[in-house]
Amino acid sequence: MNLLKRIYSILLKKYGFQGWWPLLGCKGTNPTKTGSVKGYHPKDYSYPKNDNQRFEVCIGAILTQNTSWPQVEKALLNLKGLNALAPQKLKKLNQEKLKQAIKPAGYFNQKARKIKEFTDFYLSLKNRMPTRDELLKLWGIGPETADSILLYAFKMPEFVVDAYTRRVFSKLGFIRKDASYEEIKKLFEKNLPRDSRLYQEYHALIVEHAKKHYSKKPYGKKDLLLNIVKTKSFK
DNA sequence: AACCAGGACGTGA
DNA sequence: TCACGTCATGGT
Repeated sequence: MNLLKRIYSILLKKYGFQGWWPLLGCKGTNPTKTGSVKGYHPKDYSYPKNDNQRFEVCIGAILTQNTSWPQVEKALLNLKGLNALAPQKLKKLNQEKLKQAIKPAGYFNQKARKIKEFTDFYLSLKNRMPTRDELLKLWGIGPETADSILLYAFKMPEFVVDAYTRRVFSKLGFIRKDASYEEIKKLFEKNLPRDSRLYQEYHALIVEHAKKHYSKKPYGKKDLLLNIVKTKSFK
């Protein structure tokens, strides 16, 4: 078994199925995870179940840019309270109210514009799947947000790379600290079966693991995984 | 009381 | 390309 898959197995055994992406209306929980534990649905890959949930994932992906999930949850709840957490409804919401609603998630001026432009794009799709290039052309949608949307909203096998991924796997010796997004993405996709469920879990597990050991410096201080991977018997 | 959070864009080398 | 400043609220 290849190394990236073995690391996945170790993380899975340690933290269990994560059940990403969290959804407001989902009753599930994940008690082992850090931060908010609501809205997760471990081992249930049927989410998002409908168009509104799919849209909610997209908006959450934009809101969580450089922001912790509990803050995003507040913003999403505000939108829900305004009955605006649906593409047609959000389109009708005026920009100032949108800004107020998403304030807890920070960068509200930028994010309001991003959400606005994304919503117009989303509506233009009319049940069609977006392509990665289309998403990347939108203002405010970079590689990570695009891949999050494709993987978690549309269940397409696009591996999501975030700051934690780079931090953990450069520490583990798989990549350089300054490796590009696409470079890291390809490393995972080349060494793993093209399976959206696997990609979903793996990314979530990396985040969970990194929150515990790679949030404050020095990174990887008490990371047991680091010890395992660095031993000679590994690989 | 700094530092960080599930980034992306605009700018100048 | 690429490094760096900017965007903003709220946890710890």
